[in-house]
Amino acid sequence: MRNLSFDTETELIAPGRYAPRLICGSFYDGDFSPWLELRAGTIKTIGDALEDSETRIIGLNLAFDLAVVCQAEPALLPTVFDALDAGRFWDVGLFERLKAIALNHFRLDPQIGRRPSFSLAELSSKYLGKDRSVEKNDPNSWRLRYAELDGIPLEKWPQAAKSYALDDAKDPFEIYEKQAREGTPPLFKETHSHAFALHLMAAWGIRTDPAAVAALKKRLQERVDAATPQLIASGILRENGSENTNETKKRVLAALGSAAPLTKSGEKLASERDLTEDERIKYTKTSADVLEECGRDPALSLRLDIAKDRDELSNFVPRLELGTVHPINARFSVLVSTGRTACSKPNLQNNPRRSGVRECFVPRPGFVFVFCDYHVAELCSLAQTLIDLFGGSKMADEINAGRDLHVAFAAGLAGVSYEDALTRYKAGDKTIKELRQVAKAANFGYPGGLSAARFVDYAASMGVEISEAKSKEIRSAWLDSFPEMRRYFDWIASQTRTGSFEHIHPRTGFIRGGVSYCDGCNQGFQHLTAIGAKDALFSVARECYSDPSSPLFGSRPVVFVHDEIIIEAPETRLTAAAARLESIMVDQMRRYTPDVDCKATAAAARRWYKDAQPVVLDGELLPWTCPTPVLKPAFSR
DNA sequence: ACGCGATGCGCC
DNA sequence: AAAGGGCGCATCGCGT
Repeated sequence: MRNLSFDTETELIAPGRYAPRLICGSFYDGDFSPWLELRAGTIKTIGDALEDSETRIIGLNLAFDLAVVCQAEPALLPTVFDALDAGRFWDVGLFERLKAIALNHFRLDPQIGRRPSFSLAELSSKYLGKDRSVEKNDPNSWRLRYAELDGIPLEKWPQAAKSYALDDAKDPFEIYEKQAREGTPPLFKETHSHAFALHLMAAWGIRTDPAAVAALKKRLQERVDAATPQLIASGILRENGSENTNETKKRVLAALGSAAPLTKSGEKLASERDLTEDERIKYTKTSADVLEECGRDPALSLRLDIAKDRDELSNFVPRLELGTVHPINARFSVLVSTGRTACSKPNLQNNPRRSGVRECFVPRPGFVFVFCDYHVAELCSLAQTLIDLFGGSKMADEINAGRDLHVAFAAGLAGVSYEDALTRYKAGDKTIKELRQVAKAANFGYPGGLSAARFVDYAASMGVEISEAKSKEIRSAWLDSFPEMRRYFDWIASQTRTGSFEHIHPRTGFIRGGVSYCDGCNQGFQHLTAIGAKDALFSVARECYSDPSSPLFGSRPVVFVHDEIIIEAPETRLTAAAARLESIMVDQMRRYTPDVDCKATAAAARRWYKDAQPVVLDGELLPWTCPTPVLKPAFSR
């Protein structure tokens, strides 16, 4: 195997330009010296390397560089996907990420004394003892100035510009040589594919509708403005609009007295000693559920009323406004401790479910959004994990029988058959509907290690009021309906006797270090879904970008939310694209959950509607329309 | 002016 | 014995 390390220098990343213009490439293959190529040479060299099945390509954040060369020469896209599929990349940052998770250094790396950034400077320091932070902080460094050299022959480049670029190829090569001695971690190959797919998605970006954003802003602002004078008068808000939390806490204390809940650190302190009067105020909780109990204080009620409006106005509206000018290029982080992704700047994975913010996101003209998510994805992940651990699972049996898991457990609680419960649920039976909500809370809460006591609050957050005694009964009934869960909890508990442990997933072999009881329980719940969904995203991206024979060719993934993929599909091939999206998602997930019959359903809409449902007429999938429209479609035929 | 811990909340 | 978790981000209040 030949090893070739490569890096690109580009124009700067700017809003709406996440795969910027290629200026040059730097290469190193371990022989003699690293070398530079301008645009055409870089495309040629990397193109040859991609096609040579005996070459391994090395780098740091390769997804970025690969996207840059594909932007410069789109014909390279199929070969990049092929090479990813063949596992011919070694990204030293991805290796380090997997290693950090396995060693429990993901949040705090003792060697560097902080959370690792996985940057080249950090890895060069760790592996090679080099200090590249000087270059990074030097305002005259060429690091961010390569655009100035576009089109200039290499002979005329300043030496400093050349050396910086050359180091960017040489360092990863030398880091690779050290990492390679440690072997390849589980899911290493897949993580490269996931990173590229996520990067393409981020680079394509997602737009927002200026009119919708303006309307939302106005609506939220009016609601906040209407409440502000009264809140200022009460002292909860200051003249400048900021909140005086001390006043809020005092009022909560006045309303609830000694029953006023404490914050987490307050609880801890109170268990050690009595709190002073000031501390009792300082550690009083002011979360939404507490304020709800303070109904007789009108100022607190008012603050609660506008809490979401205030939050959306300050947190979400500015993000939305970015997308009205350029597509939003969010940053997707390919891998966190559970195997899931994360997203930032902005985080597209935490848009409020209530209507308002989501509907501001719109497809490009000529495209329609297609949403496809898995049914009870995490329970499928858990069920497969249970089968892998114990050889069988009642939970898997229920899923494979095609049953609605929430109705199934609700039937158990009601003491009726599944069929009866389902019939009554579909007929709108109030009792079964409520019990299904309890069951849903149980199915999503207990697998993470939730106690009967905390379940009371958890259920309340899902709109179900139950007593602690009832909660104990429910937990016991839940464990009886999925008896393998007792073994599952025992399996985790047995490994936490002496503190935290190294969790190895029985199916993927993925290693996560420093795991204690609850996160250990949770790992089986989240891990397979995360990996399976990312594999699906890769396959979807591959067909969208590089397979003219696919119904997805020409569509583009725009958002990935753990168990959901959203794409923009050309209006003219909506039905076929949606069907293909569904089938890829199921097929790829089943590679990880072969014994559990997971399902996925696609729907289409002209905005990002949480509630979008599939609408089929004469075999054609149509965009779902909101029954109570607040906004017009941004684009229509 | 800035850093930072605590808190709270958005999502799955 | 008991124990949901994983994230990103804004704000507040305090400290340097």
